[in-house]
Amino acid sequence: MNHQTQNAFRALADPTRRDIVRILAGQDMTIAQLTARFDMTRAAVKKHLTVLSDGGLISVEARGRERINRLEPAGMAPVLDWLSYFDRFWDDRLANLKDAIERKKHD
Amino acid sequence: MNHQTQNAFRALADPTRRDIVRILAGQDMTIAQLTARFDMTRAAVKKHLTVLSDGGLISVEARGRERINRLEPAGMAPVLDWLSYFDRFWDDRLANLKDAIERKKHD
DNA sequence: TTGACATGATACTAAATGGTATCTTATTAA
DNA sequence: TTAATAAGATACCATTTAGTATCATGTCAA
Repeated sequence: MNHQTQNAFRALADPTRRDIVRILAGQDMTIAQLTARFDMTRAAVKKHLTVLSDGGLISVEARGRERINRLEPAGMAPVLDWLSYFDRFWDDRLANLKDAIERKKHD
Repeated sequence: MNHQTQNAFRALADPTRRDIVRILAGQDMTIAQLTARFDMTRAAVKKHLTVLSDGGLISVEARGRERINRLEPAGMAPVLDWLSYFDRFWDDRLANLKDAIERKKHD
């Protein structure tokens, strides 16, 4: 249904792209700089960057002949929103688990 | 690197699987019950359940000829862990954004 | 202005993915 | 016991995906 959510989750589904996100969290980088960190061609890295951009997770700033890739915190929002839908569920379950353990102790 | 993280992210990358997770958050279900909620065959749903199971997001309990599919909160941990790595980054950026907005106000 | 450099774009390939149809197995109920 | 039901297993198909190689374009610097 929600494109942004789908694109963001899809962007995070690949290990190389998650690595890119981690690297960009430390420092903005050009494609060439990122490519130096991986064992694949620049074209492949560029494709991953396109998927990350589609997911709203990065933005690109043209600077002369370079393109600076920057992490875009706002892009993570749909993912966090989707996950937060379950916060109470996880909490409830974990609470139930804790209760069960407590009850067992006092048997 | 980490298989569990990869399998969990991959499991969440498909919209049908995310829907299944939401449905199972409300109620445990058999494959047949889940299939009734989607416009696809039981075999397709079963495949999605296998992926979710690989991701540790659900568990299956055999009960007679039925298989009860149940959400497994612990399976979400690798995802939340990975995301929490960035908590400070998001916070910093958002804080910076807020500061920038504040500064603009007072120009 | 010309060569080197950073990137864009396209065509291609192998493998993974999401789906179907169909057959088999196990369990329940009449 | 036999028919119906729930699920497992497998083979097959179309599309997407992740990668490559290669060529084109724009920009910087000597």
